[in-house]
Amino acid sequence: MNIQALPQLTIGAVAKRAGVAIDTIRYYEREGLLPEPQRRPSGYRSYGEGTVARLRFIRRAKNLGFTLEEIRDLLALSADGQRGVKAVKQRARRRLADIEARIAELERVRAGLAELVEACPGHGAPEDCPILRALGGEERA
Amino acid sequence: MNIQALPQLTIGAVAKRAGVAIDTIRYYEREGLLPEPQRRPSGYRSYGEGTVARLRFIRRAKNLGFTLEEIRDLLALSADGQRGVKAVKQRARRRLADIEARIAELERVRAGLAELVEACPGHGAPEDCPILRALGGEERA
DNA sequence: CTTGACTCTGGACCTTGGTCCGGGGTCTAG
DNA sequence: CTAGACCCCGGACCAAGGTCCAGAGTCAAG
Repeated sequence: MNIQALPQLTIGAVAKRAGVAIDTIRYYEREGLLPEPQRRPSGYRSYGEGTVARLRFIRRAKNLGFTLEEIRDLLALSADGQRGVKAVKQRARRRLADIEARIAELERVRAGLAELVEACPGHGAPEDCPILRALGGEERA
Repeated sequence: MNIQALPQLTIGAVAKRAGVAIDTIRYYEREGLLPEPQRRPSGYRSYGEGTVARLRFIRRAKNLGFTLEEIRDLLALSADGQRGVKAVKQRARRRLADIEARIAELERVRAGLAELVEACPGHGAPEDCPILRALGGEERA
């Protein structure tokens, strides 16, 4: 019930805090990853701290290989709340499954690579290094 | 020492087996992710089974969020063998570290999301669902 | 030897995820 | 009230990763 006490940020301040470019913020807004912000009478966008957190989340998710569309889906979980808490839970579960599959896949790659590193003598002839024969290209089948 | 017994595949056959488009194969060749293949007298590209495996590897790596450049690095491990087995091992180790960091990050996301799913009642008012308040956008500071 | 499917090269075109103007208002410190 | 910094919008531009021709040659079956 606080009337309007919280500190509002300009787009530039948000950009600096979140470590992204101003243009990127406007782009995310167009693409629906950020809600349309409030405006000051001048037309300037006005943000709360939450936006900074959201942008950081987007940045992390992007680094993990999620597309903006997937990220939009993740974020949409919160917007969906209006109708159907159970639907939200449902979608969150599916997202969870996606992430777990991704982890499993990476684990496989990790295990394979680790094994190779382990088995490689680190010196000597290339033929003795299993790394070189794995991931193999042509000339062997 | 087999003269030339192994079955050679056309680009179309490789594409079908690997689940990618023909154009993509040629594109990867240009970009150095695939070695230049042998040619038949007609000029047709001629591949061995190894190429199919390599393409599948690329596809998986791509799904995991690696860029083509990173994948080229991964694949280059095997090409580097000529000079410096130790360098190869070194690079493989660094790649391994990358992958482990990525897994760790995904684990964090997974844990967070799992906790939320767990804590969500699955029914009732949106305010009771922690999923909706996490990842929060505006209007809460 | 013809037909239909396949391949060749080179270049144009597309989507994603931004980035960079330019011309014009706004805001704040001096 | 003026300078310098910041913001607005719209649209051009960019890199990555492909995708899609067109025009021409090749191959396998009938």
